[in-house]
Amino acid sequence: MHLGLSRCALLVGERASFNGASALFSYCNRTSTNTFSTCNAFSNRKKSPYSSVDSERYSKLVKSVMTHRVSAQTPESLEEQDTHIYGPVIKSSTPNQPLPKVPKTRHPLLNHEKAFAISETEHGAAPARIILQRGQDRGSVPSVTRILQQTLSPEQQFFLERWRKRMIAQLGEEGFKEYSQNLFRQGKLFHIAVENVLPLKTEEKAPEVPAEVEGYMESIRHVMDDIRGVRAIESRVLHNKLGYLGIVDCVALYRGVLCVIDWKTSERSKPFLDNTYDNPLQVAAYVGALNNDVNYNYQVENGLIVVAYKDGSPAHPHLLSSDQVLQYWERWLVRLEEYSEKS
DNA sequence: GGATCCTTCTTCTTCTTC
Repeated sequence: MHLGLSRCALLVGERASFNGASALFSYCNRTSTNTFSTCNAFSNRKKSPYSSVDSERYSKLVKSVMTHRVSAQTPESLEEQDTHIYGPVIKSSTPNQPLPKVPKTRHPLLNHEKAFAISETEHGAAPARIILQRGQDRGSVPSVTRILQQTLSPEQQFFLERWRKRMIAQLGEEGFKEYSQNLFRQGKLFHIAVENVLPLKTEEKAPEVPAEVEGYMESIRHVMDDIRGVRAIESRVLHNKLGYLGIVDCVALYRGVLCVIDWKTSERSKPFLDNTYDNPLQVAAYVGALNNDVNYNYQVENGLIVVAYKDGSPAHPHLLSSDQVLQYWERWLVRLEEYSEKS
């Protein structure tokens, strides 16, 4: 206790003197072009009131406070107390950096039997729209979203659950249900609106969009200006070796780069790729599936995630380089393996 | 007609003050 008080007093003293010095310094800088002459104030400043203190008389007190060991606390005794209060320290199995998981089997992302389609060759050709046949392979071929959903990390599950509980506390069970359904509805309407606009030539008049998604469409306008040569819209992709399927939102040239494009709506701003959670894995999964689907006679090595905002503020387009897609492909393969091990 | 599928979203710090 004594030690605590004296340390506190010392700290206050230090801070006070520091503030005094810095205040004086800034005063010097503000008031004079000749800093040195004004700062001579240091040398002829007023006598400190402490100079009148009988330092001899108090020196013993100061000495005793500074040297006497009041507390019996040692690192060992503190650790003992902590163990008693909080339980023993459990050392993490991955203390420094968590090792990135590596797929057991590395499947190629690209297909050497296919060519890259870089140019806008199929000009005028209608974009592919391979419809998902509901009946076929039911149950045996899992989808990309299903696999990602079922292999969320414990950390992801924790944060999602925490968010859900907080929202229910705010909105109530019914209110939360309504809120979620509304998010889904907006996402769906937005996708439909984009699909209607995409295949149009520039001179064609865009169809009416529901008022609810006008903001989102305004948000992606600057991105749409950079999109050409649409090859596929809402089209099924099936990886014929790995056995999973999905539906790509769009395949088109973005600034001349052929991409698998995923449109997203979001309430929160997502200016960085990291903000999009598993979305890059989803895109990489689609890229791999498309490259290994006989219905598409070309292959793709880039991805694009476009995050649109309801208030019409500019969408964030996240272009994935071929290296990035390859990295996320590896992570997707890990998730795919986790899924097959589970089921 | 009913059920099912794919997808649509949700997380990463949290709260007070001007």
